[in-house]
Amino acid sequence: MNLPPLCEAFVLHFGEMGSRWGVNRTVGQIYAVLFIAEAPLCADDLVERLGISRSNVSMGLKELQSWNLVRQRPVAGDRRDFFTTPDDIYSIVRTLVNERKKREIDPTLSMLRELLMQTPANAQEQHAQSRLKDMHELIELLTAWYADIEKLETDRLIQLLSLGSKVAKILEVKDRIFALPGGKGRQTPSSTPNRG
Amino acid sequence: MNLPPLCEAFVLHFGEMGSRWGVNRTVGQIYAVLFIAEAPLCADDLVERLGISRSNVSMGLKELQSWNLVRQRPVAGDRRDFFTTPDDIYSIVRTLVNERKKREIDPTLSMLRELLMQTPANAQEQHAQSRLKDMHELIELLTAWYADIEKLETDRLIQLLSLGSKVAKILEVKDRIFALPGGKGRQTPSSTPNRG
DNA sequence: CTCAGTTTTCAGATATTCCTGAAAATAGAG
DNA sequence: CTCTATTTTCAGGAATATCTGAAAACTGAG
Repeated sequence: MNLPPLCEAFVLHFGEMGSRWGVNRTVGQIYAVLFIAEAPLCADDLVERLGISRSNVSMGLKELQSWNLVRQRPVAGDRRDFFTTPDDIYSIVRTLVNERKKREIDPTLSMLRELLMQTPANAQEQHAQSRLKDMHELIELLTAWYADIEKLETDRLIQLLSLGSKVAKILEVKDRIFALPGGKGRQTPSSTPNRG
Repeated sequence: MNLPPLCEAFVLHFGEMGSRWGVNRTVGQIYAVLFIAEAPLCADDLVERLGISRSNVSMGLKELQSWNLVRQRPVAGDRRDFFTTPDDIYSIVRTLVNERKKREIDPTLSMLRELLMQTPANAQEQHAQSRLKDMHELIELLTAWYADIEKLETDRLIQLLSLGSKVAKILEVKDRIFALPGGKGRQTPSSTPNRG
């Protein structure tokens, strides 16, 4: 591996992590090299830095592109293809989550829905269905939450994440305000006027 | 595989998913069978239902136990070991996230911190560090958020997740209330009295 | 202690995934 | 069109991961 020590350490670790997250080691390493690169790299740059075969790089890049994790950028006066990762790390995470959702969560949800539609043939299947129902509800809750959160501007997102569970305390404040004696009952937050 | 069709479909899908999340297929299947089982199962039950070797079951259970994902439950009048998954699916997810954090996120954070302490030897390393800094900050933000959220009671958690980005609107309400003209300036939510 | 039932270990067999070099395909310049 | 630079494909070899049966280790009853 032809990289400065600091870079090599990162690339090796990232490759290892990749392999625990369902991506093969080399693909993780390719991504890592692109992530920390100062400028767009071409396939041969990756061959040189990682010491792997040209065809391996080609396959790795193809996989990363299918995940929308790397972008192909033209470089003036050079026929070769150059690749980069987005500068904005938040957009990287959004992409990653969206892709995994599309490939793993969505098919799982439809599998669960399908099995929940079936009429259970016996007590065993009936009990299984009740477990699947719990799982289905939880995944729906999480994905609905994410779909909602994902729309926020990065700044608002950071603000929200920084608050963490303190939001729960704000909920209490809200409850006290909108649940005044003699009031019209509990209002949903979306019914409050919105300065957008 | 010796399971009713509905169960088998779930177990197969879950095993497949497991293999995309860094767990081997069989371990995923063992977990799936336990998850939908009506009662605690012993190793031989798993051998029969999955049609795999006794030793494979033993290794799979050992791995699941090391993740705290299955519990060993004694059954009266039976010397064999019986296994279950927790009934509460929320506690399952908490365990899963905590374990992955411990095994993957924490080591990554310390790797990043270590590399950020080093003095960059050249422009390339310097640029790499600035990228690693972004990554480190993002992971810290996310883990701090999770650490905070994780403490909530399940009910509150569900309430919070259900709100999704509507929370952002509550923030605006809060801002309007606490930023009244002539007020004492912005207060943090944690400084409000807490009923609880 | 001995013994039968049960679980764990682990070397080797099997299966899967990954990587490579060679050849084919593609694309732009002239 | 031809020629060259570049990328992609893919069969087969290399490396990993997974699975099994046999043997060892453990455990509680008697």
